[in-house]
Amino acid sequence: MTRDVQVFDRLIEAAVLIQDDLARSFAGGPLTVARTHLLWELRRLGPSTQQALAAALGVSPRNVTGLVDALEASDHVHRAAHPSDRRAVLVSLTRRGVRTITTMERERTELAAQLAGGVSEEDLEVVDRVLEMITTRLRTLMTPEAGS
Amino acid sequence: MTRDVQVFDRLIEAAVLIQDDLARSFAGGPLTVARTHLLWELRRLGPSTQQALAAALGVSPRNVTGLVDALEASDHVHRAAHPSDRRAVLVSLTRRGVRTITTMERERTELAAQLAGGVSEEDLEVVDRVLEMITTRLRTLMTPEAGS
DNA sequence: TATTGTTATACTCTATAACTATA
DNA sequence: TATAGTTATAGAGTATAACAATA
Repeated sequence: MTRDVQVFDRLIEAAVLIQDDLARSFAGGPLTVARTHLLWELRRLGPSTQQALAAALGVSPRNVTGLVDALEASDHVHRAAHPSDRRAVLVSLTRRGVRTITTMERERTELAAQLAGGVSEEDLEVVDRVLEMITTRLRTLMTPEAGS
Repeated sequence: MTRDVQVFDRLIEAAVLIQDDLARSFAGGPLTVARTHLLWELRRLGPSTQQALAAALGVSPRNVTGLVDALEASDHVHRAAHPSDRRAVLVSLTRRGVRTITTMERERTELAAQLAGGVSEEDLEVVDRVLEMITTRLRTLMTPEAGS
């Protein structure tokens, strides 16, 4: 196996493990990977319509309805009337939602530090640069109309 | 944001993109990520019982029943009587299943070459080494009983 | 006429529990 | 008594299509 394929496989393996680790940390509770992703985007965007969330998450509006239903039931977000468009709702984080994200962000920082501990700054810089190139190329490959 | 968190985020981003790319390449056909994973394990293990597949995939035996049902319907695998245990079945790849995996492996090799093209051997070696360390640490974190 | 969100329907992946046939 | 696989049931994530309210 050539080095590039080996790196590719390691990348996938690391990704799967991180996903599993994330999913496991939610297990049993009302939060799941998809719902947490919505919380994350919601904090990034600020109070948003479900259409905006659907676009940000890359899923269908119908799917967002279900995710918001669950997150509203667990008091992580709440729906409010849109001030100027009576068709739309504005989804916002509750205090509990904000607390949840803050905690997750701290855990992410701690995990990153644990995983990268002992790796030299030079090596991290190399990994960062290569991963950036890979993601850029992937995005180009996946949107052929924009890449040609 | 510190460098380690940045690398962590890039790792997740690359992983998500690769997953999306994989899922998209199956879109519309009978193959999905989970079914393809089963094919992959089946080739690695050789003809296997569903129990063995469940263990290899880390899912419930009931889940394997559904995956094998679908893969049998699309002629990627077939069930046969176990020679010595009449409770069990032996799942094997059909010719079509073998062809499918061979094609996917070639595509993986091509994608890896495309993504890593132009990256120096030294840099790839660094990335490989760091990713290996990260996956090892993740595994230790996720199995505390084995790690202490 | 277009957009927002919902109801209706369906498929996939996943799980646990109960059951049948066999070991 | 234990194991292999299935049926039964359930929940989560995802999708499209049809629909009501509003723009």
